[in-house]
This record gives sequence, structure tokens and C-alpha cells, in this order.
Amino acid sequence: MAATATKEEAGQNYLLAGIGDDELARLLPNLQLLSLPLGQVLYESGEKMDYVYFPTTAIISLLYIMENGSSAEIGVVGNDGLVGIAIFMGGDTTPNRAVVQSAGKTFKMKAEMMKDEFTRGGRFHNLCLRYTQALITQISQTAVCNRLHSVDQQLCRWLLLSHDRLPSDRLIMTQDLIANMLGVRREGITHAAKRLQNAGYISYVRGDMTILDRKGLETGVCECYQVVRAEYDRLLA
Amino acid sequence: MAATATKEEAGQNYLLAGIGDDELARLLPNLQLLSLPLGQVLYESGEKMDYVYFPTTAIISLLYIMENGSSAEIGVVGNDGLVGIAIFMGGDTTPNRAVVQSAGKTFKMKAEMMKDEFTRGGRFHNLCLRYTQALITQISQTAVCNRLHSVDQQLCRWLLLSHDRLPSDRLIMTQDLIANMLGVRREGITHAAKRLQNAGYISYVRGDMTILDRKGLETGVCECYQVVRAEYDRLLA
DNA sequence: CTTCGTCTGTGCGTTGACGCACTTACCGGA
DNA sequence: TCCGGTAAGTGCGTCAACGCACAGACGAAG
Repeated sequence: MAATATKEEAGQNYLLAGIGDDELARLLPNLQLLSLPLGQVLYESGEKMDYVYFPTTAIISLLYIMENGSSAEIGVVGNDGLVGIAIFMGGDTTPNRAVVQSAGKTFKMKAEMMKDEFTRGGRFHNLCLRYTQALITQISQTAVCNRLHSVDQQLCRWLLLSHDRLPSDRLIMTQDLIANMLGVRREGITHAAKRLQNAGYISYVRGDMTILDRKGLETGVCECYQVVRAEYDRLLA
Repeated sequence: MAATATKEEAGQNYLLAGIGDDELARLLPNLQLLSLPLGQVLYESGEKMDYVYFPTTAIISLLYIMENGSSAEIGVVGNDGLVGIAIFMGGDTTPNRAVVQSAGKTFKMKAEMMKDEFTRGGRFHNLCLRYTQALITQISQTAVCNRLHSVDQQLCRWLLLSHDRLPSDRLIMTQDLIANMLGVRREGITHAAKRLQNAGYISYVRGDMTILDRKGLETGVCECYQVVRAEYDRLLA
């Protein structure tokens, strides 16, 4: 139903922007642009993945859901990457849920098409692997941060990671949802967010948050953020 | 200096055991078997990796070291996998340290040889990627576990992960080292270990730990262990 | 057999986060 | 304009883990 993508549209996703013209030409007719509403689930844990997603303005959160219903975020994907690495890594599924954290647009492509293009090798193949390594660094640093740092620091990290992938400074997200992502209490986010607002770094009303002072946030974040950022820059330059 | 490996020796590492005869024949002359003492560092954070390692009886821990010197483990590799995925993922380095957690033997192979064989595609290529996905699951679950579970649960998980990769039931490791791996206090490990010893699941004296009752440990562990285990089984069967 | 270094055990005050209960504030719809 | 639902703020008791200090306990070396 969606029209096939143009080269310019596809370029909004860094991964698609980074591959060769011949490869992109093969992919374009198979890329569909669509809008994702907040909260939509792209993959459920263990579920067969029919599509791979290349977000442009949407942000996708990768979560693990415990048996008792509590959850924790393991990574976040925006226009810097793709959702569905298991498709080309060979596992087909993962024990995680992929859910839309910030509404926006994304391309999607059939899993089979993805596999075929990946198998051809070449630039696309290498770029996907380098992206996967960057994602591994992000997940690793999430593990470290969860272990060693305070909720305040982690909220800063989370806001900066989101902001990096956001087309504007506005983030539509309640404190309750942020708490679920980070795997902490809602009240913990209330306190941390209040401190950030008092410091003038952010402002928010009922699920509508605006980042006012990025530099300020960076003063409150742990080194984890910069480590991940540097790896993305290095691997996907 | 080390003699070239035989097919039987190589088979002690599941990854090498899982590839085709023709591929293995190419690799064997380039595999060197060596012994790793406890504490040896295979890679330093950000350091160029000259070799990839395929452990047989050794266990390698992947750590992130904070600027202030504290550390946290993000994953563990034994005869189920390889150390140095960044070599074929295309990044060449990672921001992590790889250190010998349990002394033992490993094969090593030149990074260039690894890249060449990986680039040929085929079974080895696919197996490496599937292993990488399994490792991602392990790292992800470490993140979740760090967030949501107690030191007691995490120690059980850590012991089981180690035991799975150990040729015996003995683990030479002080509580202080375990604490550094898990990123918690030494006293926290003392308490947790004492509980496990009182329950009859383990016994230890001064850095010499024996696993007496695996089933017992499994009753104390969170679901994280089983999730990781199931993914390894599924992906590397 | 003693000594020294290391590993393990324990106590105690502190703290960051939790769980729960409840209030206040805001927004949209009737 | 009122009302109901949802988001955010607050207080309080509890608890797991921390930091620190120090006391055994074990083992290898002399």
C-alpha cells in the first residue's frame, strides 16, 4: 500500500544512507515507509520476525519482560540503526520485546529480502555487522550502568540516548513509562526528573517533556553515555 | 612453538566442533593451543586485537572497567564460544577487557586468518554470527539481572554460568575477585556464599570453591540463567 | 612452629531505592 | 462547568546493599 521509498527518504536512516547506490537501488522497491504510534509492539519475545525495521523519526526500545511482568530496557534504536538483527544473525528470534518508545516513521522490509541482501556480502553486510557491534556496546554499557550508577545518572543517560535519536527536543512519554523502561519505580523518576527540571535542564507537563539544556544533562550523566556514543561514532562514521 | 592442533583437540571447543571438515582443515594449521593462567589479560579496552581465542578448558570474563577503577562483568566465554568477536564484526576493538577467570587451555588464531575465513562465508561465518547472538542474549540478561535481582540470585547465576563452562566442579577464585566481576562488595559475596554453603550447595576455603549441588543452585537462581541457557542451546545446538 | 600475608567473617551506621498510601494538579469530555 | 481519569508530587516505613573497621582463620615460607 505504501509507495516505494526514494533515495532521499531512505537517507534519513543512517544505515541506509551508508550503503552503496547499487545496493540501495535493490532495496528501495522493498522498503515501505510507515508511521508507528507510541506503544506499538514490533516484536514479541520469541516471536518470529517477519520484518526488519529501519527507523527514521521513530524510536524503538528493546525490553526484556520478566515472568512477573516487570521489565527492563536493554537498548534503544533510532535512525542510527535497525530493529531485527536476529534476522541476519541467524537466530530469527530474540527473547526480547521491541516497542515504540517515541512515535514516528520507519521503513520496514521483509525478513527474506533482508537475509538475501545480507548474504550477498558487500557494504550492507559489513555495515549491519558494525551496527550490531555498536548495539552490543550499548547493551553492555546498560548492564554496567544498571550495576554501578544511580537512578539520576541513568535518567540522564536515557534522556541523552533518546535525544540523540529524536528529530526535535520534545519527548512524549509519561514518567510511568520511563520507569518501566529503566526498570525502576515511578516515584524514583519523579524525584530525578524534578531535580533535572529544577536545574533547568528539562521541563515537562503530563507526559510532554522538553529538553532545554543538553549540556546540562551531560554534566549529570555517567561515563557510560559517552562510551556508547564514541563507539557509535567510531563504528558508523 | 605450539604444535598445530588436531581435529580431536579442536573439537573441545563447540564452535570449532560445529564447522565443516573442509573449513576445519583450513583452520587447524593456524590454531595454537596454549595455557592461560588466572588473571591474564587477553585484550585491554580499546586495544587492537591480534588474536581470536577459542577456549577449551579456560574461562574468560568480559569486563568493563570504570574510570574510577570499579568494574562489572558483561559476559563470560568458555568452550562454548570465542573471544574477539570485534575482529569479524568489523570494529577491531571493544571498550572492554577480556581476562582469564579460570585458568585453562585455549586455542588462538591470528586475527587476519579469522577475518579471511569469516569472509569466505559458509558454515563458520554463520556459526560465528549465531554465537554472537547468543552472547548478546547473555549480555542483555546481565543488564536485566543487574537491574532487578539480588546479589544472592546473581551469585547463583554466575556460579551456574561458570560451572557450565568448567571441566570440573572446582573453581579457583577468591570472593574478592568474584565481587569485582559482579561489581558488588566483597562482603556481599561473603554473605551470599555463606548462605549457599550452609544450604549445602557449595563449599569453599580460601579461594577454592567446589560446586556440590547444582540442582540446589538452580533453585536459588532467577529466570535470567535459564533464558540465556535456552538461547545458547537453541542457537548453537 | 612461628610469622606474615591473604582470605573470610562480622558488626554497625548510612544510604539509595522500594512499596504503599494518599494528595494535588491537569486535561478533556459530558 | 463540573467531573472523572490520569499524571505527578509527597510522606513514611522497610530493606538490600554500601563503606568502613576490625577480628578470626588459614596456609605457605622461613
